[in-house]
Amino acid sequence: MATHSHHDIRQSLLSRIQSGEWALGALIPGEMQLAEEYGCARTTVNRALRTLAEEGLVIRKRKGGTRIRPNPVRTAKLTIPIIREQVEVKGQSYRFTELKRLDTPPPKAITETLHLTSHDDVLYVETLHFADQAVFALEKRWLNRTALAPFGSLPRQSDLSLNEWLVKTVPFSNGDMRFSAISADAKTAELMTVPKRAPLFVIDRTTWSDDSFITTTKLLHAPGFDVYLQV
Amino acid sequence: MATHSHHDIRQSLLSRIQSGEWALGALIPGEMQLAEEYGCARTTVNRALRTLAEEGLVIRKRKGGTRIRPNPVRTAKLTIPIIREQVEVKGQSYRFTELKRLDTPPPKAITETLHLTSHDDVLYVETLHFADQAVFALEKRWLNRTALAPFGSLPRQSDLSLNEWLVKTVPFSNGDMRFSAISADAKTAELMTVPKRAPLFVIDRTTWSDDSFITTTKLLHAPGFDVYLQV
DNA sequence: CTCTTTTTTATGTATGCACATAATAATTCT
DNA sequence: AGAATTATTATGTGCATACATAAAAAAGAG
Repeated sequence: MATHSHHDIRQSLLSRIQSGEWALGALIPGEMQLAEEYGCARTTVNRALRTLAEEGLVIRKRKGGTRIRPNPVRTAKLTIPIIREQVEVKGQSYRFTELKRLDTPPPKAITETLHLTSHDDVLYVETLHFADQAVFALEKRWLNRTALAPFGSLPRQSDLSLNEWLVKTVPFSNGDMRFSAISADAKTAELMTVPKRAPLFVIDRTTWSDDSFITTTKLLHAPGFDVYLQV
Repeated sequence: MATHSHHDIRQSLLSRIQSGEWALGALIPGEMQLAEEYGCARTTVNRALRTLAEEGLVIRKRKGGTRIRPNPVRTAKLTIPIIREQVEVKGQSYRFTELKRLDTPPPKAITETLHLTSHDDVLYVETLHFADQAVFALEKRWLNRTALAPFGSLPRQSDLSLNEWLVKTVPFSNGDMRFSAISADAKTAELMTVPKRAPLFVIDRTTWSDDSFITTTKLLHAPGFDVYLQV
């Protein structure tokens, strides 16, 4: 076999894994042996195997060798979206309305989530996002203004949405995300102009950058919304 | 600077990106220039930049150079779970009941999703998964038995759940996934013993392996269920 | 001045080699 | 035998070099 590209070798190894040539948890031949088999340098096999490891198909250990992952892990790619783009990609027009912007002290749950101290300056913003004439999502956001100070002043109402401003201003942050489903209560249903008890898709997201907590947000999506993932 | 590891160089570049040294969309210095700056081989810088590209922080183009990704993409890792493990990890006991196992011809939507031909052998299975005494999820699954033939016979009712059998038997498959929220209709609510119109978290998943479509499943999760992602 | 062809250039990749490192296996010491 | 030490081994990484490739820029043709 004269397949001299790590890509082809990865593909070949993948096929051999999928064909069941090696059982779950089984040890596969070492890099040197595979290199000889494929007629290429060990570096090339190394790269192919490293890729497969990153993809969650094999587990590699020094001295221990490479084995097929017993509990296959498929990882899905999920991109954190800007709401405006989500709407526009469907061919609908986007607009938003800021309902509230308050300096009220945050509830205890938020204080804990954002690891706030007593002297942190916190802002609550409630925004309604529209797709054409219909409500797309209701956003409830708590911001740690102290942590955001280095990034300049927040956009004023009816400028850029906070959602978009944050993604573009504090771009490389970490965070977590939780999806769930709830039933719209009377007040929320009225705000979003959806039927009472309508099923809402909820995204809770907390964002931090380099140990300072920035924002936590709850997005209540109108019925029909979904999240799609390639696995 | 004598940082001779791709890992450290990646970290340094990451810091420089996060510090705002280069704006969103900006071109960063070439590999050769960075290699000289860090006092290492171009190969090493290449690997650091390649990693950052895989992580979605920069975009690389031949001749075009490397630039900071304009719309930062954070990718979340999501592992496809086995329902039994999801329940047991919460300290609850798991059991399941198979409600139906039918050879009825599939509806058109399923035929299209699974790319079925007229001679494919299709099975419909409906399973109720429990966490302690409460319903955890209702699973509606269509299986392409023709594609599954090479993997041996399906487990009989009240053996391993099909969910678990599939993950362990056809481990390295591709697929997609869709999350949404719906309201339980009368019949579903009764089956799941949840209130009528209760908000259900829905996971639609289709799985294929090497161009042959294997199964498509709809999981209706009882209220309280959520999906958690690290970003 | 537009369209085509050629050159340039930054990244992409393959290779041989050397050494690092972690984990296991073998050996030695008590 | 059991504990501590040393050797072995498979992967991990760095480097110099050479060539591949895509895309942009420059040059040339009409």
